[in-house]
Amino acid sequence: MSSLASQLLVWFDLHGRTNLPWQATYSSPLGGQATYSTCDLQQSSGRSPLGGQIEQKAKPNVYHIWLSEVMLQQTQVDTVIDYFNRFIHHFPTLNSLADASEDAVLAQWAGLGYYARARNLHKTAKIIMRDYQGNFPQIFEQVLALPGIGKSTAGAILALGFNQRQAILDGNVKRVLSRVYQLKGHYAQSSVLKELWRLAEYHTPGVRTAHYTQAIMDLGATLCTRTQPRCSHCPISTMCGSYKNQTQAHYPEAKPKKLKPSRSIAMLIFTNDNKIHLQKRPNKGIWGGLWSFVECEDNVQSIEKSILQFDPLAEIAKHLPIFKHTFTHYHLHIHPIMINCYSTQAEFYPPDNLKFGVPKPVETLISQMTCSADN
DNA sequence: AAATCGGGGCT
DNA sequence: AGCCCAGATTT
Repeated sequence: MSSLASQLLVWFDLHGRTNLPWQATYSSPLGGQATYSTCDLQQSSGRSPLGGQIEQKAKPNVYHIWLSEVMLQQTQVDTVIDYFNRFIHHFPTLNSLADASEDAVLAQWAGLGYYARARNLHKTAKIIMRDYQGNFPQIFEQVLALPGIGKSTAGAILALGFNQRQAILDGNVKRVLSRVYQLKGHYAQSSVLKELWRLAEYHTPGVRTAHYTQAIMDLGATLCTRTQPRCSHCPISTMCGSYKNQTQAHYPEAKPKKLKPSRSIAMLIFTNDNKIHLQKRPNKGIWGGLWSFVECEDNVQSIEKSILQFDPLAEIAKHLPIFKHTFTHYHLHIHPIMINCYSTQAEFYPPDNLKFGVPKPVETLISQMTCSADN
């Protein structure tokens, strides 16, 4: 294996993270938990020279690995932990996830963002129950074909879950390799991406692949950070071009910046007797599939038209302060309007549902409006 | 190749 | 205020 890989594995045994909720925990073989067979995993650590009381790593729960990998897409570890624990509490098994309603899944996802991830997660659970009898597929092409799983996530699942020799290329690996090789150009460019994949696959070892995969991510998360990398503690600084030339800050190259446009909308909050009207948003677009207030353009004509269309007797009760919410690609100015509504044909949900029920998605907006109104 | 899709943490 | 994060999908 490459020198980089062997050095990372040595470092991982001393400083790698082993306590994340989706990682298998160390347990005694007497505890009855399943363990790797020798053909599944070449285990080189955690063994005692004396037989019997050896500690072995428990077999990873692939459902947990998969769920965590999806949650961790563009989302930091500290943010994911609480969502992960709540999610597996509600859906302890892949089977229970497949049997749940999409709204129930989205409710557990609310606040995490990128809601297509949750819808694809649910789709994939159903596919695995139907096509693979509930067993997560172990063929790369089959994993890659599942909704919401791209090349890197497929590699991570097979490497971490089954110790297969599959490479990953997440933000950590990109940053580490960009620095080690002082790669020119931003990795939005396909040529740079291609080279990064080549390097990632070259360094991924055929033994202890799970540990290596965790190791290079841990290195990126704890030492080779975006700003102020701790090179004095780095196990591969001797083979790092950026360390040699002290050019760490230049890699990876900064992404060319783009200006974010601004948009404005009104959110119509129809209330009646302490109940709030919500409607399900289309899967396409922002907050896809979540429950939300009625949205329309923020001008008098559109607002009046939307109100009358919903209930001819409705009247505006209060204009709440406009607040700004920024997405990855634009600023959104939201104008919340409280409206007294008398229609009985509307779909109302008691406020309790906002906390405990399906339409959780709105909670984010509510808290923001409350926050904004207090200012 | 570029746009779309979030929310939170860090500087 | 800007950038980034265990990216994938669509256009």
